[in-house]
Amino acid sequence: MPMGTSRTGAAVATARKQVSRTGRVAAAPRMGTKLPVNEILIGDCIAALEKLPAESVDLVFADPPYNLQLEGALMRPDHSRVDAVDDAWDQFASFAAYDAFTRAWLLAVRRVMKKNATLWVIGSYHNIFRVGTALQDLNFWILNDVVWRKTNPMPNFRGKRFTNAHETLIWASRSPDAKGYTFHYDAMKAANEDVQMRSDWLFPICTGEERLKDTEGRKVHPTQKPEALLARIMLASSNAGDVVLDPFFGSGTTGAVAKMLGRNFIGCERDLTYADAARARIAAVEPVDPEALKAAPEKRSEPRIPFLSVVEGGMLRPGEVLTDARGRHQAMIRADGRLSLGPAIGSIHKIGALAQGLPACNGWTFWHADRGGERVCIDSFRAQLRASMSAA
Amino acid sequence: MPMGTSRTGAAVATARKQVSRTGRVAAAPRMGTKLPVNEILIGDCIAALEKLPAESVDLVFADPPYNLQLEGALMRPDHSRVDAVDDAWDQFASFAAYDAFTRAWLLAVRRVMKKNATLWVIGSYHNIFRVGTALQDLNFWILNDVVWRKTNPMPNFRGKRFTNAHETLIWASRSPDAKGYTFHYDAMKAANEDVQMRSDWLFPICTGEERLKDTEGRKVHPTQKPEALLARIMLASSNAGDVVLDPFFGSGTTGAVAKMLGRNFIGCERDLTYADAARARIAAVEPVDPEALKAAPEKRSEPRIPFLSVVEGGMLRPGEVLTDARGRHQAMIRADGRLSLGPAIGSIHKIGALAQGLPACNGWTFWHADRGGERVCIDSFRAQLRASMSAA
DNA sequence: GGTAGGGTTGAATCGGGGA
DNA sequence: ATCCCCGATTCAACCCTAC
Repeated sequence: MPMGTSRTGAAVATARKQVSRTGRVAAAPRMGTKLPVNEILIGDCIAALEKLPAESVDLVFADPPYNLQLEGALMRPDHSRVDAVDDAWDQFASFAAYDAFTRAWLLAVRRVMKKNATLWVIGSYHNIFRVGTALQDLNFWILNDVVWRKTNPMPNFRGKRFTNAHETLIWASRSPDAKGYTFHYDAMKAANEDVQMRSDWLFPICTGEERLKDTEGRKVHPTQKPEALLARIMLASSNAGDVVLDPFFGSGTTGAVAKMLGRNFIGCERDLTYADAARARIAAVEPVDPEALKAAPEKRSEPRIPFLSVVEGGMLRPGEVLTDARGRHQAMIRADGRLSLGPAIGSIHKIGALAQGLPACNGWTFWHADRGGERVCIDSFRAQLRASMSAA
Repeated sequence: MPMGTSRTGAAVATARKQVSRTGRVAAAPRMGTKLPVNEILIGDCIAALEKLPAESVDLVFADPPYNLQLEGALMRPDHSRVDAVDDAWDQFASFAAYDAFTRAWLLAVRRVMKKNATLWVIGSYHNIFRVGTALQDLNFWILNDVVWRKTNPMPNFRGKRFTNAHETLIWASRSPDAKGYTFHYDAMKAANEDVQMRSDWLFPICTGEERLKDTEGRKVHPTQKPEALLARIMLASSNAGDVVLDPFFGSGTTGAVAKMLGRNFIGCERDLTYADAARARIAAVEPVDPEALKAAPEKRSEPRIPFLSVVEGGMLRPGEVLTDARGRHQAMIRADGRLSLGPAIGSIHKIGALAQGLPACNGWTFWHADRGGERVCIDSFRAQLRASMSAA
């Protein structure tokens, strides 16, 4: 056992006979092996998992390398350099190599999952499709894909794509016939203002106090996940006292949240720097009273309504002319959701400012449409749309 | 040509020689073949696409089937039913059949895509991971995954999962080196309250007036997509006059929105009931005013104005001192349109970079001149000059 | 084909100075 | 003391054209 490991709740499980459902040859189950919990196993997760008894963990959270295919350096418009994930652990020679890696760790994980255990994997478009395909091929059963919407994503610096503002999680059970998995439907519903918890979750990225820094103020791990995300996952799909496995432990968010919520964890991590930081972090965690978490309300933000949505929704028609309240200024709605005023084209705000010769303008309150001879402020269309979209 | 097909804007394209970039043997290009637009091609999309000229469409939207059990293409060769979801072999056979089907239509689509065309595919967790993997394996290049968040999703009735409240779209270019694809960054940003459009979009599902019903009030198509979704896609990634292909045309949302937005469409559909409903639907569509669709000047392709022209035009005087926005750096304008900073002489960009100690700098936005006590960005002089030149 | 010009960033945290 | 504003910093990465 590595030095300095905190054992918040020692537990032991006995391995049951492993039944291979895939027809593949699996490592022989280690009957009677003890299950080390609340420890970080140093080394490659596949090797580490082989030493654990089969069918012994209740929940898995995996944040595998994303296999980002980066080429040159990315600069911000001010020519500062974006701190890239250029670590060796994220480099793979090919999609085939990444797929082989993915299948290997998924099989190693499946062996230690209890029959009714479930697995969460997080990824981006670089890797998540390959993970999802591997899961299906290996006879895992996908229960949901869940989208983590970031309140504060990194912008797109080149103006060539949409801002990459989300990551995808896949939630899967061990096999299609494993129907007895844990899902706290009522708790999720209660936490979501008494409507069913949806498959799109809104959280900020991990910054500020929560973000682990080294003595020189640099981030310890490039991709530290927010604790709120892990808390949602554990509250939804595990029980107090359960064993939660994280085969790519990194900075230890899974361990920290597990301790906080009264779960046991097992982490695998190859990098000693990460593992040391994670141990210190987890040691400082104060477990919370589970009662206090029950009604943790979903953070909700007033949805930003693009003017384009009002046009796409048919409330205003491209080609229609907008005026100000007294009909002194005019502009035409373009199909793309911008306005044109003479040769100028821009947002409702920019064109409103231009019309008045002001530096800024709230286009929502400035522009009006003709509805049966009455000038109707376009903000009323936004209000209608908000009301119809409040369900989300 | 199928009866009843509306031809809103007959167009003809000539096939260019197809260069296979994948090393696969492709069907021989059909030189001189005419491109039928604003029509629905009846039959299997793979067969229909083979009759089209190579490299002839600008945008593809595909909503492929993902019901593994019910689609003819996914039956076993002996037409026996694939059942027993817990049978691993059947699972695998079923996925393998779906993958073969996916690769086949993707290759057929790729052949007719222009070099800089892009492709959108929509799906759910049942199929989207397989589609994404196939796209990467076939050397498409994923630009974004986009999440359509539904304001009014179908609730989860069993209470065993999260409400499936989104679908996933993948946006991909034809190959990693196809960098010249269409993306209306400025339009998307202006239409989204002057911040970059994100990868998560919020739309209601298709209901009410928009939803096609048969004479008995039943919905014509089970998965009719909202027009707003297609409008966002076409406005972001195509131009007026472009050809938009939909290989799984269904109820014809792609065609209806294409006609509305001044694009041409090509649809493939096997089911005559769907095709008939789509034709009638599209015939009733009123295109928007072409004025509202006019191409806006893209910043990247505006004519280049030499800084010297601004000096020659008298808007800045040789000898005048420029500063940055906060007055921390200074440089003097030379009569030859270069700046001098101490002993250094160079372009506005080079001297701006030098002043800040950066590798590069946009001198147009960095340097300011004093006009009546106000610091005025020199880019505004360029804008004036551009305006006066375009007027001529 | 190499080089240079000219495009391209939103939300949040944190620290310091002034009201 | 407290608040507010401003500037610096940071976050799973993302270019094209003209000469």
